Amino acid sequence: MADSEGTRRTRRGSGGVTLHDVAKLAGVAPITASRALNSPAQVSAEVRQKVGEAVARTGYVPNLLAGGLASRRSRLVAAVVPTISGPVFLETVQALTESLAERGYQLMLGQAGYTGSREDALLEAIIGRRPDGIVLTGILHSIEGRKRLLAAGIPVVETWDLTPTPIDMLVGFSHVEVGRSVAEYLHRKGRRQLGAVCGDDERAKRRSWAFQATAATLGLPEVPIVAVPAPTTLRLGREGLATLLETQPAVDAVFCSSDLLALGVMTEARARGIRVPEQLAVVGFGDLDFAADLDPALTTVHIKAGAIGRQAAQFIIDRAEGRAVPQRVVDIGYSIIERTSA
Amino acid sequence: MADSEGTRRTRRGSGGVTLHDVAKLAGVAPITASRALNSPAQVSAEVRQKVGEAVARTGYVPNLLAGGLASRRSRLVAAVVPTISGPVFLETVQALTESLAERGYQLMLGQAGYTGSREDALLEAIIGRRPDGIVLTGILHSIEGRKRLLAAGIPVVETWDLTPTPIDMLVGFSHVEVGRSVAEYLHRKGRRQLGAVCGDDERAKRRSWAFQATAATLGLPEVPIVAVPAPTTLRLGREGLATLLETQPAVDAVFCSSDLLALGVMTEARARGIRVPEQLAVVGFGDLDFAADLDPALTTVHIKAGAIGRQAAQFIIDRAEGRAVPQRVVDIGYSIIERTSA
DNA sequence: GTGAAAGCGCTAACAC
DNA sequence: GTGTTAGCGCTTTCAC
Repeated sequence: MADSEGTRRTRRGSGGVTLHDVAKLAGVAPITASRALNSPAQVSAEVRQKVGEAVARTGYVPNLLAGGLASRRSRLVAAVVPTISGPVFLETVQALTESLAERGYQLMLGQAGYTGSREDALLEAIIGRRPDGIVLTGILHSIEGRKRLLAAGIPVVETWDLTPTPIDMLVGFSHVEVGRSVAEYLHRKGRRQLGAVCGDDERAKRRSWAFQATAATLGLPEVPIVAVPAPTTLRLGREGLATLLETQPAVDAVFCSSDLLALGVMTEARARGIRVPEQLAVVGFGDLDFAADLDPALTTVHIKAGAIGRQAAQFIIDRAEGRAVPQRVVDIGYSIIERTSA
Repeated sequence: MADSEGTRRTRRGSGGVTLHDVAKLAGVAPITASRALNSPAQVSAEVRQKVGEAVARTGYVPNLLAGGLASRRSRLVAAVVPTISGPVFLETVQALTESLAERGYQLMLGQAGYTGSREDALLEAIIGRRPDGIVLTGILHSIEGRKRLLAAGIPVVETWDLTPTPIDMLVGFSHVEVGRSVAEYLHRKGRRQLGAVCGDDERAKRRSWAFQATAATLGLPEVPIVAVPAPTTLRLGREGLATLLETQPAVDAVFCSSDLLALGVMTEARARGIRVPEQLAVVGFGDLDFAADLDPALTTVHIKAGAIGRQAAQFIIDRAEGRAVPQRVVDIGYSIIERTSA
């Protein structure tokens, strides 16, 4: 035991207030003060009172690093997104952050990039913090990475997809079904020459392929798909339509892999004097907040992005607090929001 | 010292690989293994080699919680934004995350809300992690909060503004100058009846007031300002223009507090048959990536949002690594990007 | 260049 | 209900 004075070598503390100080002021043992703060039901009302006062007087803020080390519960949750500027995942990240904060957890944000280049370094940084869970939005590229997460014993929630082989927990929807539904929708509306503008993203591609395949099944002509790099932008939408029209001038409906692309397609169409929806139907994906208020209003695929984030938070908190997670896969579904653009 | 077998009561470790295991495998003391990993220059090549092999063989990932506790350097940086879905700060957060990750720091994200309601709880959660720095984007509302940060001794970078009384470090620009410049710009272009649509956000309001005041100085008629709630959306822009036209039907130029509002104003104008820019000039703020590709292309105020994030990261890393920060305030400036909408 | 000891601030495990 | 003790996994301090 280190005595507080006269010792030769002792590491100087932060100088900050510690639980020790609070306990001393309250006249109890440190562990009792700890209990008063973390599980108040376990201590007497008198102790609660005295500790509360001591905290207020000292301005004590618990050191969660120390607490996490001792309890092996960091109350940190990591989220990995391709890039935060893709507006699609924003709502999910927002809901996740809020849901976690409400329960005393904090979000750590990591950007993996669309290419998977930085992924290993990112995983290492994340695992090093011993988070109570990891939320993956967008794909984790390497098999190696998946193994490491599993090996580290960290609960993992994959989102925005429905893979047949989830690492652990999953909340998403079927991209194949989305593509199919949109093709069927446009077919029902009498469109015959379909096309797609699609970001270079694995899930977006799956939607487009299903869209293409379904069109074939319905007896429609071959569907050209214009690929554009991710992340998608309005400009890429404009360029995408231009390219599409070169390939297939008779196109009368375009499925875009994001609302931003769709806005670009509509912008380009207007610039060329092509009327939407009369001559060209446009369908987006994401139902971003501007979609409803465009002119014409954008028909698009709505995903409950916030619900994905909340469910992911729930999964991780349940696991962290030792509750059984009965159902490890949640299909959140999707819906086509019919507006004027298609 | 706890022996590994036969002890009565000993807390079970995580079961994970620790530095201790690596050191044993490499045949050195733990501290030597630590040095091999963290300051390789201090150990012999032979030790580096052996430790490296041991790490590879065991799949060791350092526990940064433990490291942070011992070294009082968490390598965590907290960022506080009003809400992540406001696209304005996104690029800053993205650049910040990247710059930090490159240097081995991780970002913790907190959402304060535009109202300041959750702010205290958020600060407590942040301080509890003992981050190496805090980046504030958007205002920190309470004086109380500022004091707590200072008291905790955590380096603070305020961004997106140039306050006369920074808490600590600052990287931003003058909102007053932006408002003035835009008014002067529109005046030069021959616009005479100016108006503004402005989100309910302190900085946005300062821009609008300066815009209004400058117009008065230039001898222009009273400038109506339509206030809309934050965060701003396309819809609010449409509604904003509608309201503005009721107030002042002769308006020939609108300054919007965000590009999204500007897009809404342009959309509403088109829906009403008002030609942009002939009858109505529209100026946005933010220069989001879609601005250049709208039709007409949006004239807007460009802010080097990424540079703000990078500078903030630099500030904090310098401070964390004990380097002097010669200049604690950086004015990143702004520029009006002239396109067709005004 | 390497190591032994101590301890960062907290909580789990075990008494009483 | 409260206290004692022993660590969580790492790095600092000091010594060689």
